[in-house]
Amino acid sequence: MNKTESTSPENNLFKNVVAHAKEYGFVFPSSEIYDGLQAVYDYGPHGVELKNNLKKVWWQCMTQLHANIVGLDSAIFMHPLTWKASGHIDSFNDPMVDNKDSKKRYRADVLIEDAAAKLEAEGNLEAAQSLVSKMNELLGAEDLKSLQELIINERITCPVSGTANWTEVRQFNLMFSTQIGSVADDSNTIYLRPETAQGIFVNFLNVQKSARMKVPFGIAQIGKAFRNEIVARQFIFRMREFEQMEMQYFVRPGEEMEWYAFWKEARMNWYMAIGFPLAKLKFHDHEKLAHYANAAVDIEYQFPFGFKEIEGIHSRTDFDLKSHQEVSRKKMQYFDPEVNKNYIPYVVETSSGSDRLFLATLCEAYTEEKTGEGDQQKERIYLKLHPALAPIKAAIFPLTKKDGLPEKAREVVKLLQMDFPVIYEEQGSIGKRYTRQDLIGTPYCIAVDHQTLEDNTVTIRHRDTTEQERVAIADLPQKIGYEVSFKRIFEKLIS
RNA sequence: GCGAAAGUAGCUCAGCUGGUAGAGCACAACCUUGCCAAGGUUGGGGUCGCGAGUUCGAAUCUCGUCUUUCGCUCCA
Repeated sequence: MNKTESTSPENNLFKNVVAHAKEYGFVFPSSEIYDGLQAVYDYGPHGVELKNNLKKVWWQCMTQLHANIVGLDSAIFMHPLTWKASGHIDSFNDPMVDNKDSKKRYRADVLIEDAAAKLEAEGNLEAAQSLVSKMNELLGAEDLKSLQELIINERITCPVSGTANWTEVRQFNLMFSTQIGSVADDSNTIYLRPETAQGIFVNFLNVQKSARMKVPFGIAQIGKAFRNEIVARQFIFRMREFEQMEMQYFVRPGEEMEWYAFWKEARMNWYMAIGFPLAKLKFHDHEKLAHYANAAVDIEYQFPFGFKEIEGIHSRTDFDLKSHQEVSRKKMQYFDPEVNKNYIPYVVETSSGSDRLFLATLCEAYTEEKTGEGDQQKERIYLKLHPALAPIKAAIFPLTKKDGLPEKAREVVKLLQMDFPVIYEEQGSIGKRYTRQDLIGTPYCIAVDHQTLEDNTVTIRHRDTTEQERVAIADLPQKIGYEVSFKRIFEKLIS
């Protein structure tokens, strides 16, 4: 993004979405009365409904539509050795250094490695190796001061400014830590999990044995994770406290690429089933793979601020289970009766962020439409949410406050509220009430008028078209119930 | 963390060179009306992000701070 884009229509659209989210009770800044807390947000009355619906449809598609995927809800606190085994303690600690002239920030180790690569290219193999080994020694000893001296003594310069005017090297730990128990020494330091996946890996055998699962099988989990991001931006896109929806699929070694391809396609289809157009989605292959992966791809959604990741699909090999086996010294093997062999399964992971999915859903649903012509032209704003995702499924209005219409309308409320969330509203003109529902994405508005008293029919007004149809009250639960259920999404996935 | 901009009612904003706050919309009550943001009457709501300084007096000037937005950086 560049400066001209800060005032672009896409950017204004995003601003409008953010403002809309706050005004209509979807997302509030955390502890706002104290000026908020950077990159932390709360979900309001409509936000929590939408988010719960998204989580529920993910959960049901994973666990209900796949007989071999079961759920788990593991704790946020985990034994500290978990993070040693997962590699987070080593790779989540980045030594950073700033160049004072160019104001650029670099990872100190990357900077030194680049310098070593340059020496090597110049044929100075010995110097390169010596530099890297010195660096590793200092990193291992966590001697940041000497690391800075090394950078300065080796005359490593900033690629942008060309100077060696460096700040001191600082450690950024991306994991939040806290103490368990009363003594604040190191042995009691525990971390808030930076990903939910490890809760699944450490429970691999518990789940496999108790639920009698056979490879291939999956474990699904929705839960909070925490990362102390240096810079967290773009509303709820990058938060320090966020929620993941993860599924770890355990497969036979050697079959991981087939399953990787399977889940790539399955996950993309899921996004389309819940209402995202194909044109706004794309795969983005990772060129640089993480320490645990042998293949990785992101599913990206075209946010108003560009294509950004909403889900990662990774072939994690046996890295995690093997590592836990080594650190815990507990066998992480599975006996496969079909091939009559013991092995550590390979893992294919689908990892998506509820908050990012929420934001993408809101961006996709937010619609500004011009209606009418000339002087009569008006702007209509509504949320084009999939009916199954909408916070409120139907609003029931008496046309007037008199003639027994409110009483009749409340009967309709009673009939429907057992099946799905509805609201009753008699305040303001009918047009205004329609508009209020448009703004929060309610798909159906049911009006009780004088004809209702005669023949027990009402009008259903459809959000996207604003068209009305007259139906019998008795038919409402079935007619609307199907539309607002997950069935339509399931049918798309299964067909 | 660095650089830039912004912060006045729930929202959008006005408030000119300092003289202790306004509008529209929204909200609540009542009246009138009754199918796409209707009209009328009345009402609630702001120590002008926070703190300090200058001044007889600060929303307005100065500094600090917090938050947000944009750019850089980071993002397994």
